[in-house]
Amino acid sequence: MGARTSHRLRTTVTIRDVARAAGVSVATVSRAVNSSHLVAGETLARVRGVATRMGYVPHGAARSLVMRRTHTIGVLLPDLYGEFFSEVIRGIDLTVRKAGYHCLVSSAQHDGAQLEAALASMRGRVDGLILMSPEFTGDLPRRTLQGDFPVVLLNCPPTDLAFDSLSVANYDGAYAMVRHFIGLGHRRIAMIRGAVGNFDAAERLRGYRAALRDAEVPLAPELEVPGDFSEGAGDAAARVLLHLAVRPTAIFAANDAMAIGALSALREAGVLVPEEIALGGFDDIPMARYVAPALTSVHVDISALGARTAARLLARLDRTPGHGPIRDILPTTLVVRRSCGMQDS
Amino acid sequence: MGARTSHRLRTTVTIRDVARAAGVSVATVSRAVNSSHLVAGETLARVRGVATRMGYVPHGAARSLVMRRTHTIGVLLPDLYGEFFSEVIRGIDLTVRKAGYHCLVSSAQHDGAQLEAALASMRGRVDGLILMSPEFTGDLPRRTLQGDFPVVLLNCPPTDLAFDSLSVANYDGAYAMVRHFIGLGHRRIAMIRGAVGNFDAAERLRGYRAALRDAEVPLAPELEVPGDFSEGAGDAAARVLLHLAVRPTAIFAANDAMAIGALSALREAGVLVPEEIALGGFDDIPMARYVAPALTSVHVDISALGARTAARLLARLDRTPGHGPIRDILPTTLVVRRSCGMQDS
DNA sequence: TTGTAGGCGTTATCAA
DNA sequence: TTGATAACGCCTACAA
Repeated sequence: MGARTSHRLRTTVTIRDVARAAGVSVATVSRAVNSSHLVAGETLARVRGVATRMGYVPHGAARSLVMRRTHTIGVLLPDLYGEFFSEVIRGIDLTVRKAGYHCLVSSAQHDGAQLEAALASMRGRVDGLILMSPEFTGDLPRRTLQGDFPVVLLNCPPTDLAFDSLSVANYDGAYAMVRHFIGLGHRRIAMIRGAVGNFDAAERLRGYRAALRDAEVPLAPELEVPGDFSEGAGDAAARVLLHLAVRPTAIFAANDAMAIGALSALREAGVLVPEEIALGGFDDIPMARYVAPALTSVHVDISALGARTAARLLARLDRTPGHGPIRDILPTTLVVRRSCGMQDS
Repeated sequence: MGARTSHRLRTTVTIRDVARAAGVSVATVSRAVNSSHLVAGETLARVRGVATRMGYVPHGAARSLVMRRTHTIGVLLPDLYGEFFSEVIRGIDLTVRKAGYHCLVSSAQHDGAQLEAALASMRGRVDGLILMSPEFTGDLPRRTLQGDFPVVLLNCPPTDLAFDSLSVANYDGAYAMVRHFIGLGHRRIAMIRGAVGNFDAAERLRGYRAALRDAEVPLAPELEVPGDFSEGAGDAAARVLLHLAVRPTAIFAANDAMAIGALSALREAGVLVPEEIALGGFDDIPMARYVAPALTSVHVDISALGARTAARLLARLDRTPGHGPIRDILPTTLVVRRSCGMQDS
């Protein structure tokens, strides 16, 4: 008679406690809690009353185990966060939450071992996975990803084509920016590069070079200075460019943070933007419109990127195996402001 | 033999599959995978070999169920993200990851119903909870939080003193900033307020008023203009202040984003900062040092705040019930830059 | 050192 | 409409 459990300190109330208290079987409680239509009206009311009075909440792990559904998606991030990730997660969370899902996030260095460990730790805890890893180039450990486990790649180098993937139109965005500079008459256009080994950075550089080449502007190695996406790197890069024998007339930074760092260096050096040097960034972070002069940038709807990625994963979860991998590229738009020398109005 | 399972499509390999393949019992596999010292060296090697070859990974839900430990902590955020949350989560994730934990994040409107639903959905999925809710004023639903479920409040209004809590020294930081202005000779100091109903905002306002009162500077209602922590609000608030019959000589914005918005408005109006109006913000976001003039601000180590919160929760998870609730306030530091009129060098 | 078996809290398939 | 009961995949006494 309940003695089996009553002698121990139960800190949580289980379905059996409710069943006992309501004088029904656990099956009935389960039905009452989940699908109202399977139980008689009067019983339903009583059981539900008892359940809430006792503060009963179904145990997630137990439920996952038997239903083979966790209603959770895993989100694997690189080690370094930033405004970008914050926005992506927001888009993901908003989308999956509407479908009744949660996000299990985890960051890790994405070398093979750490990545595999992270994947392993998610087995039985998530129904699918979003992997965001702009620096990862190897192949995903297929063994750990058992069977046809749903995975969507976000902003990853396209090395593994077996999975759905989404990314930003880095190449197109960079191309449009440089093309815009060229249209304004610039020929000596510098680029502050993103982190080495980073997929976004590589694509933006490729777009920069292609635009120059297509306009028959020769590439100049000294105009491609290294950076790492931080304000400080932009600041340093701009100083390097200012010491060149022949200065550039325009600078394209691989992201807005570096553009703002560069802006600060130029201002300190007394160089007028955009009169002496035009400036453009990438990402169009909220701050871009509030610096002086307002920063021309390539707009990326980061939150939408997250939302679309999540939607793609949810689709994989619901549908039968379905189509082969889908590669999706989120378009960008050039936002022209004062820093590039155009009047915006 | 095994016909019971072999006829169905198994997409994942379980401990029984490994046991069968290795010719041992499931118990031995379990021991081999978890605690090496309980199994003979030769068996250990064989079983582990088979396990990795088959790509066996223990099922999280099953393990959680029997071990009564999920090794996951829940993080409940307000609906709106931002740089602040990104950093906090980073600090949390870094800390718990070292202890072998994951983060189950979820955002929600923190009215009673949604909050309760979010809490409920975490039952059996997390070992403890970090609740970040600067707008939440009600009491936590004690019923849903069964027993002595470990919860740490982060930046919440101190309405519920039954839980551990951490927050930023909003009052002290604001006080220091205003005190600094006063020390520079300012008497007419405006404040751009944070979002209504927000705990941080209220505390910063309180610090502002206290500093003025302590210096016997009379409060002027028209100098307290509303805001909501966004750049746009700062911009708008500054315009309001510029239209005052007697302009302030200093403006304290409740966060950096609004300060930068205000800066943009002042610049557009041709008002010199800091010569005509001094400016100060709060948070010391990375961007603060890169605007012109560089922004004086109250530095908050957000990532550390997250880390400390996580550490507190981990401590609760390991220790016996232990002490009563601990309230911890993370100190801030005033970072003086050009925007307030001091030479920084 | 290894195997057997019970149970973690649910849901789902049967009968009744 | 309701109640037994068998899984779900794993860990862990207890026995061998």
